[in-house]
Amino acid sequence: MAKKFYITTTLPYVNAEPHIGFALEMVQADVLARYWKLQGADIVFNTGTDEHGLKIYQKAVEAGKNPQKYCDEYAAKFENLKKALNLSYTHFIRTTDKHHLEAAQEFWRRCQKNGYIYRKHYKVKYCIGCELKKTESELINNRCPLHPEQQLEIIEEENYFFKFSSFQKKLLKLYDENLEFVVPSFRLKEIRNFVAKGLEDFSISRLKSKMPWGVDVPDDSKHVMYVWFDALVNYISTLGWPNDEKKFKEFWPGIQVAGKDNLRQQSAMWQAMLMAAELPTSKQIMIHGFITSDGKKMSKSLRNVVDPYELVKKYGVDAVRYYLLREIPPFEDGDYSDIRMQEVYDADLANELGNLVSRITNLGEEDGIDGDTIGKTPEKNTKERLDKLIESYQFSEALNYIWALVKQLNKKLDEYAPWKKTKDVRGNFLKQTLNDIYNVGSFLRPFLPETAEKIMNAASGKIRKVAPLFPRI
RNA sequence: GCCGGAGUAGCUCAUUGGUAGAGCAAUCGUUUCAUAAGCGAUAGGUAGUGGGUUCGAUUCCCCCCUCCGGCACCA
Repeated sequence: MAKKFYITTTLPYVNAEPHIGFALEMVQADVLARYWKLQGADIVFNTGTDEHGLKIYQKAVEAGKNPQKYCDEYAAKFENLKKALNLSYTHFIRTTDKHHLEAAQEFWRRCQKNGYIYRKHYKVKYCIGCELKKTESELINNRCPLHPEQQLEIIEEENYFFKFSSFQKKLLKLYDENLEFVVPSFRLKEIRNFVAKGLEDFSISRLKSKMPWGVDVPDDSKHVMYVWFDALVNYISTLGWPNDEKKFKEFWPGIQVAGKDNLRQQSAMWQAMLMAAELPTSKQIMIHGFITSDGKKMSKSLRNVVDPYELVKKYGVDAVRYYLLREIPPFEDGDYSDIRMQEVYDADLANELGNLVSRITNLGEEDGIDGDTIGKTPEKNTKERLDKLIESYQFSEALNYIWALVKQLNKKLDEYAPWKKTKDVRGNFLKQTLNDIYNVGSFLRPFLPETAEKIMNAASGKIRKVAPLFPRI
């Protein structure tokens, strides 16, 4: 039976357009999914949209739309990324999907049955000016920063709570027994410190009378689930849990890719929830950083938000994937700038790689070489090295390594100078080089699928000079 | 305040004790198979500041400065 491999991104909240940061997460996950698929594994690659909660409800109301309709529109925008970024995901779940709603409710019931959900009256701070509850982190000097002249009102509300505090020891054990549970290691340290400081139970429901846009709490028509609780369940509901026991067992646990802002939810809260429901914890959480724009945080007011669709339109899908994978470090913040994009496009893609393929296929065509007579076997050590880098999420390093091969080939061409030699002498050299190019293509498959395909085709069959892989922009 | 991380060539980063390296950008040279691409060479850093350990520190220790992240119900 083929190996099973499950990977999922987080689900973006649909209160804004897709931005380049989410594109990064998708592309990183896509490399892994494509890689494992090429290794012969059965893949589930999940993504989707998180659609409940107050903010979405408010936005929909503001726009005068039915929340579901509002979500439908946004979900479509995220689904379009599949084509734009050439993503290979197999599942796109929306937290408003019927089977997800049912799964979230079943998940709740199990936690409840096991004694990890309880009702509690608690006090919340309420700003009359905003007509909203305020969290501690939103307050300045215990006042609402928008209405500092007003006293905050304390109101009592009854909510359901999740016994997060019960899982401190188990979580610490999970981290300590699997030092790669969260990568990179400094993120594991971060979450470990957080958990070690002590955990407070968190509320997992909202009064429907105040915020109706959520999953109904089982057997209590007055409450809906708080959006986190329902959203996290998507990682298993997408696999058909709880109905499709077989598929769930085959694919779960899986790898989760998430941004650094999601560390706590993914690596602590969700894991505790799984424990509460007596389900296996995740296999591994990979945490990536953020992308800045020209060195600054992206924001609407600075008007420096990078739109992945526009980038793809201008540079092409593989150029954008290349930038995200090579120029943005996999685990830390990285920067996007048009200047750098142009540099990378010209130097790495057009000049070094694209031009290399042009020169060699041109020579191959001159000599009428049959690409199917070349070896096409990758060098074993190179392949193993690359596999290792990909499996440890070091995408930038992996591309570095592939580009070292590209540079080597350009150099070899110059040194041998086949254009100065006659056809009968240079045949073997050209075949060897075509073989090397073919392998560069095959190495690139998880990263730049379209380009990889073009290169492999170019080095197969009767060799023809190819059109520029990355034309001048 | 507490906990973590970082400060090395214009830019992005390597170098965990032995006279500082790479890629990109810059300058010069050279080739012509190729997308005016390729290849070669040059220049460019007293490694945040100040101490200490050591024969010797970017690398270990201490102080300080600057920046970033985390310190729960924002998804």
